[in-house]
Amino acid sequence: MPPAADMPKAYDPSLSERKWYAYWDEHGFFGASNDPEDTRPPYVIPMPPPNITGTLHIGHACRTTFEDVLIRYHRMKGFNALWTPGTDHAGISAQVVVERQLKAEGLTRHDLGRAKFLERMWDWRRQSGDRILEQKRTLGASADWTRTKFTMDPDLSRAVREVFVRLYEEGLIYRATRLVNWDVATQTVLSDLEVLTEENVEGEMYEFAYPLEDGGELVVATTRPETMLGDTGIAIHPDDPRYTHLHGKFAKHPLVERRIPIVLDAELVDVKLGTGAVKLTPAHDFNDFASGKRHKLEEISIFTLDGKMNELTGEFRGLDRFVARKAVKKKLAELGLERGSKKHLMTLPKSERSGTVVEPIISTQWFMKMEPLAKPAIAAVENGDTVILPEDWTKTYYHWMRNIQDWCISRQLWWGHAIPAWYCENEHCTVSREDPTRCAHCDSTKLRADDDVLDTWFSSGLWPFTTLGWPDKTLDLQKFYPASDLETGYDILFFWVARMMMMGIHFLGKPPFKRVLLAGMVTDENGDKMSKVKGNVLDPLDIIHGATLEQLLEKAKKSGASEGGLKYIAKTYPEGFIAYGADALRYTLLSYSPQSRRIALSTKRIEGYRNFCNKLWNASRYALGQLDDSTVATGSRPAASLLINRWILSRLENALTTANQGLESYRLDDSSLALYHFVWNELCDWYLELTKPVLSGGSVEEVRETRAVLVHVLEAVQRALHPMIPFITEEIWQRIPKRDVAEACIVSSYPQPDQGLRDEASEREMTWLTAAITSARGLRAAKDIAPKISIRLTLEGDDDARRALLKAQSSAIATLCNASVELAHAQGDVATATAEGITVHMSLEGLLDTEKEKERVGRELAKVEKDLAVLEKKLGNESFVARAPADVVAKDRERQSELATARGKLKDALTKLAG
RNA sequence: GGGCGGAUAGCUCAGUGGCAGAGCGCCGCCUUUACACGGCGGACGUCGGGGGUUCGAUACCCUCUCCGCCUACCA
Repeated sequence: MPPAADMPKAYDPSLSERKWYAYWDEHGFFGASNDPEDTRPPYVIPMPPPNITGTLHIGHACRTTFEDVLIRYHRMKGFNALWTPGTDHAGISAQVVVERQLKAEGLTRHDLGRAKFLERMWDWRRQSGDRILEQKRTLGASADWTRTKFTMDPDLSRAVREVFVRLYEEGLIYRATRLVNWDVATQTVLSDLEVLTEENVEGEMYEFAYPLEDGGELVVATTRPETMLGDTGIAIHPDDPRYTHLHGKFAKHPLVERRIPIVLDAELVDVKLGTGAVKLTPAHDFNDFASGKRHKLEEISIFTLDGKMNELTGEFRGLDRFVARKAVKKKLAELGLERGSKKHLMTLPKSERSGTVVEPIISTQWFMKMEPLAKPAIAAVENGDTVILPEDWTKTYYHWMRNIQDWCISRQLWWGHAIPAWYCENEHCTVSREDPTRCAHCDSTKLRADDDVLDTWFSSGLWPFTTLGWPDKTLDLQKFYPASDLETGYDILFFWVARMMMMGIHFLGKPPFKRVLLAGMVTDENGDKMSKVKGNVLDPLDIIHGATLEQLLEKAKKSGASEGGLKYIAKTYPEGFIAYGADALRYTLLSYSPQSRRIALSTKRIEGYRNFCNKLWNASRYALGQLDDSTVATGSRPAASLLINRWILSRLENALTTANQGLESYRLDDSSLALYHFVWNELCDWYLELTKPVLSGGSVEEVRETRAVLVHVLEAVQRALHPMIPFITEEIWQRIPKRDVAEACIVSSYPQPDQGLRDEASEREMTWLTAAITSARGLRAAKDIAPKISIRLTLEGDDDARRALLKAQSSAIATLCNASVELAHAQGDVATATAEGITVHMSLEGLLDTEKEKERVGRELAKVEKDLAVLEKKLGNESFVARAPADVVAKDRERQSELATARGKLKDALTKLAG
C-alpha cells in the first residue's frame, strides 16, 4: 500500500488509539519483559495501580504517563523494565465491589460479619488478579514485542504477616493505650496523616468558673465546654503570682461528684494566655493527656465511640457531643458559673475519610516505632543511595523524617489485612505467622482473633518487595530490587514513599529505589485543587475521547458536584470537550516542568499539543508522499551533500541530544520541548519547504539524496517521540518504508545522538539563507504585497562565503519568496533589509508607498541605534574590556560592527526615501 | 509559631552571571497542491519593591511585600 495514500487529511486520534489503547488504559497495561536469562541491568519502575473500579483519575493519568514514558525510553535503550501492578490499593476497590454484590443480594456487611466480608473481598481480589493476568496475556499476544510478566502475589497477606511478626519480635511493633484520633462516623482510629485541618473556623472561647473547696473560684477558658465533664485537673503556672495561694488546693466539679486538684505545670501553661489557668481533660486532648501523665491525673473518657456522651456524664448521657456542648453551657449558666465568651478563630481537625470532626479518645491500639526505622532512611538520602527529584523535596523529606512520631497502624475498618494477633481469655496477646491454637503465655486454647486491620499504608509500604515474591528468595527479587526509579506524586511522599524506604531498608538492607521522581499535583487551569464538589475535575477519558456538555454535567452530578460546580462546568466548557486524543494529553502533561508543584492543566494547552500531533501527521503525510519505491529508512544516517540535507541532519543530532539528556535527567519537559521545536520550527517550517524546489526541480541524484534524508529524519523523529506520544508515532512509523529497523518494532531502539555528526558549516549557512528569506518576506509584508504577486529581489552578501551561499540557493529563495532573484547590485527604487550580513533589496517599481517604508525603516533604525548605544557604553567601560572574558568582549565587538553597518545602510535607505 | 516553595508577556509557565523565552491569546495579510488543528508578518516585559556583591544581576546574597502548600498551636 502506498504509505500516504490512506492517511486522512487531519490526524484522527481514534484511529491509532483503538488499536493501542491498552497501553495506558485504566488498567495501566503496559509492561516490558524481564527475561530471567537476560543479564542486562534491571530497571523497575513501580507505581500504584490506578483504581480498578472507578474512572481514571487525572492524577493517575499524569503519573501513568510519566512512568510510561520512562519505561518506554529505558526499554528502547535496551534495559528491562518491569511494571508491577500493586496488589494493595485494590483493597479499597475490592471493598466497593463486595459492597455492591451484597447490595444486589439484599444484604449489608453487618449481616455477613467482618470475617466473611474479608473473605469475599479477598476472593474478588484473587479473581481480579486472574482477570488481570488473563488480559495481560491477551495484550502480550497482540503486542508481539512485549513478553509480559506481572507479579501478582495472590496472597500478599503472607508477606504482611511476616513483616508484622518480625517487627513485633524486634520490639518495633507494640500495643499501647494512648490518646488517638478517632473518627466517630466510621468508628476507626486515624493516623496523623489522615487528619485534615479546616482553617479559620469561627468558634467560641467560653469562660466559666470552677468553685474552690476553700471558697472563691478559678476561671478557665475552653472552646469545648462539654469536655469539662471529663476534667480531672486544673493547671496553673508555678510562678504565676495571681495563683500562689492555690498551690496544692482543690476545686470542686460543679456538675459531677469529683475533687479537682490544682497542679503546677510550667510546660503547658502560658501565663499570658487566657486566665492563666487551664482545665485538664486528659482523656480528650493531646496536651492535657501529656500533662495528666506528668501529674498522675485520672483519665476519664466521657464519649462513646460514636461521639455521644457516655454513662459517666450523668444527666448528659446519650446526648450527641455537640448537643451536649449547649446543654453544659446552659447548666453552667444556671449555676451562675458562666463568665463570658468571645469569638475565636481556630483550626478544626477533620477526618479525611468522613469529614467529621476528629475526637481524641483513649484507646488501645497497635503502634510502630518509627525513629529506628527513619534513621537509615534519612541516611540513604543523605549519602545519595536514593536521590529525590526535584531536589527541593529532599529538605521536606528530612524535616518530616526527623520529626517523625510513632505510627498507629491498627484500623477498625471493614477491609484490609487482618492483624495477626490473638487474645486468650486472660487477655494475653499472641502474635504469630500461623493461626495459633493455643496462647503463647498461658496455654489457653480459647483464642480470639484481633478484630482490627492494618492501615492500608502498612502493606503498601512493603510493596516494592512483596510484589516481587518476598519473603521467598525469588529471581525477581534478585533482579529487580532495588529498582531504579519510583515515579509518583509528592502528596504521598510520606504516606507511601518514606514508608517504602524504611521498610525496604529494614528488611532488605537497601533502599528500594535509586531515584524518587516526584510529579506535581494536577490542578485545574487556575491552579485550584480539583474537587468533585467544585466541578473542576477533568476526567482524562473525556479529554481523550471528547464529551458533550450534557455528558460532563451528568457525570459531575453523579459524583456529587454542587450547584456552583455545575455552573462552573457549564461556564468553563460550554461546548464540552472535543476529542484531543491520548497523545495530546500525554504531551501536555509532559510539557510541565517537574520543578513546579502544580500542573495547571488547561484545555487550551492540550489543544496546542493536539495541533502539534496534527502537524506531525501532515508533515509525515507530505514526506511519505514524496518517497519512491526504492526509498527506505535503515536507521543509519544517509550521506548528504546538499545544504538543507546536511543542515537537517545536524539539527536532528542537536534535538536528539537534548531529548536524551532530558529523559536521562527526568526533565521530560526539556525533551518534549526540544522535539516539538525541532519538528515544527525546523523540520516543517524550513526543511520541508526547502525540499519542495529540490524534489520538483533537482537532479536525479539530488532527489535521491533528499528522499533518503527525508525518510531517515521522519523515522528517527517517530522513535524519538514515541515514549511521549506512542499512538500517533506508532501509526506513522508503521507506514514508513524501512529496512533493518523494520524487523523489530518502534520500541526496539531509541535514536542516539552523535555530536561528532554536527555540521557547523551547514548550520551557519542556513542562518544566512533563512535570514535572506525572512528579510524578503518582511519586506513583502511591510509593503502589503499579496503573496501571489511575484516580486523582484536583489541580494548582497557581506563576504565571499555569503555570496556563494546566495548564489547556490537563489532558486530556493525564489521559490519560497515567490520572487525572481538577482545577485547584482540593486538599481532603481528599492526597499532594503539587512540581517546576518545579508542585504535584501526588493524592487519597488510600480509600488510607491514611501511613507510607510520611511516609518518602518525609521523604527528599525531606532532599534539598531538603541542596541548600539547600549553596546558602545558597555565596550566603552574599560573595566568591562579588561575583566570580562576575551570571547565575550570579542563577540560584543563583532556585534557592534554588525550593528554599525546595519545603521549605515538604514540611514542610506532613509536618505534615499526622503530624496 | 516553624518549614518549604513561588512572584518573568494579557493568561499558564520555562530559563539564564553576558542580546529576555515557549504555548495560548491579541493585531494585520493569505484558503499557495502536507497541514486553517495551517502559513507569513507584527505588537507586547522597569523579570514583585528596596539594598548589597560584581566590569556586568532577571539570575547570587540580604531585606520587605504579597501568594501557595505543609506542619504545629489554639486554656
